[in-house]
Amino acid sequence: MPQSSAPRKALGRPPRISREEVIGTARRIVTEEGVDRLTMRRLATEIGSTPMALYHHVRNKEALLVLLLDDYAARALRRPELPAHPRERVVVAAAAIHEALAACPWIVEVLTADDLMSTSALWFVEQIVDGLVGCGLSLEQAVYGYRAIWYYTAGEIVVRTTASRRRADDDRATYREQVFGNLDPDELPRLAQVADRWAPLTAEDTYLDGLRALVAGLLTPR
Amino acid sequence: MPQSSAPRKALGRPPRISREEVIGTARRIVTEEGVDRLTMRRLATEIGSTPMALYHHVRNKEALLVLLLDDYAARALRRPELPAHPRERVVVAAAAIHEALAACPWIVEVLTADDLMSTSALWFVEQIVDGLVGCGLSLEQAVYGYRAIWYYTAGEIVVRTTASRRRADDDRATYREQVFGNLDPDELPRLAQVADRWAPLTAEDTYLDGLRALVAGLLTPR
DNA sequence: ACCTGAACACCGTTCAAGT
DNA sequence: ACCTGAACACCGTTCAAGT
Repeated sequence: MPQSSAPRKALGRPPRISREEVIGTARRIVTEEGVDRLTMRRLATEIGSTPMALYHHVRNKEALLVLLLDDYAARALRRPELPAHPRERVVVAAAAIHEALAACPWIVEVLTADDLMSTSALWFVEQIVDGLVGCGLSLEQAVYGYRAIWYYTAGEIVVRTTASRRRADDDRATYREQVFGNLDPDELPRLAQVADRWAPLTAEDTYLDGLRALVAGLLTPR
Repeated sequence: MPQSSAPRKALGRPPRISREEVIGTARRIVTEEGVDRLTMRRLATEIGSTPMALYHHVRNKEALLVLLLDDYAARALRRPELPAHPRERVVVAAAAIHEALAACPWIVEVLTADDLMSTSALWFVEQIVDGLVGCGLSLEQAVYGYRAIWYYTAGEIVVRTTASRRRADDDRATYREQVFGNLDPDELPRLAQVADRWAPLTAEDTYLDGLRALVAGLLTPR
């Protein structure tokens, strides 16, 4: 593995490109043009090199995407001030993760390629787990609770991102309208009842309400 | 659009392949070998035709994947017996959707390419919304509640599927172990405390517990 | 040690032509 | 109306060789 950053004796040819340059250029492409415009070939020409030179600095494309996620987490995850009440601490920590991810639509592909986050995110996980323990959960229950919060958060990001991508595609939007316009009120009465309000209702950002409900539910003994 | 299935006058050349054959063959490839082995070219040769013939029956590859999701939903979503209590009805309907999706790992790519589900799933959505209304929520709150349940469910599927894919990749597994082995107990005391139990704890299936917590939270006025 | 060139084995999709 | 062949404009990755 040549991808260590530890200083070593200057043997052989001096490097022309660095891993940092690879990641930095990849970050620019991805933020400016979207993740599916990032290809190894495109990245290489952008750097002024050849595709194969990249493989000396990152293992392959998937590894590059994970590095990009770590890089983003290190930059975007700014630790918020934490409230004193442990339940609020859980909410604030989760909302901070959510906010950072929501600002970054390309993250979805990487979330599904790897799963959750880099070492920079561990501090947030710690706050959530500790907050849940502070509310009276056992350590084990707190880990399960953190998982549920992460599922909810990741799901919200994935669903909302793809929904907003779909909005660009008129075909499917009108198809959905058609389905909701022709609902049989005998078979699906509630949906027929909200049919005309469905689009605006589901477009609303209710992440925080759902998060509070989930946290409250996790803390209520059943 | 030639992709209607309504009977019409026999004009021109009789079709050699049908949309059903395209979808059926695609389904076989996807279930036997995974979604990324499904390519238009592969599908064409499997059918004994050419790539371009497919474009007469489906608009493009993304549309094919959405058709595949609808096809799967129509087959796999069997309506469960619903309990009398509305809260339990919500849980049972959500769990049924979850179970069908969980049995189908390739679904993740399509969930993120389109979002939620086909007309076959509307019955389940109806049960969830109606159950929440039956518990005392307003129709509006019930729609928000359904969204939260869908985020949680979709997130669980996405995270768990990618986690089990990653398990095949030793590199990242050992990387994670290393991170959790070297946690600083002063900075991240809770995580250090569960470090050695992290892998088994997060591997456990706690979907239903989280779902019950979420539903309970949605029904508790705040 | 680091980089290059050429090649391998693919993709999705369009266009113009055939039956 | 339905299908084909050839082409366009790409991919990620490997291998052998160069400096």
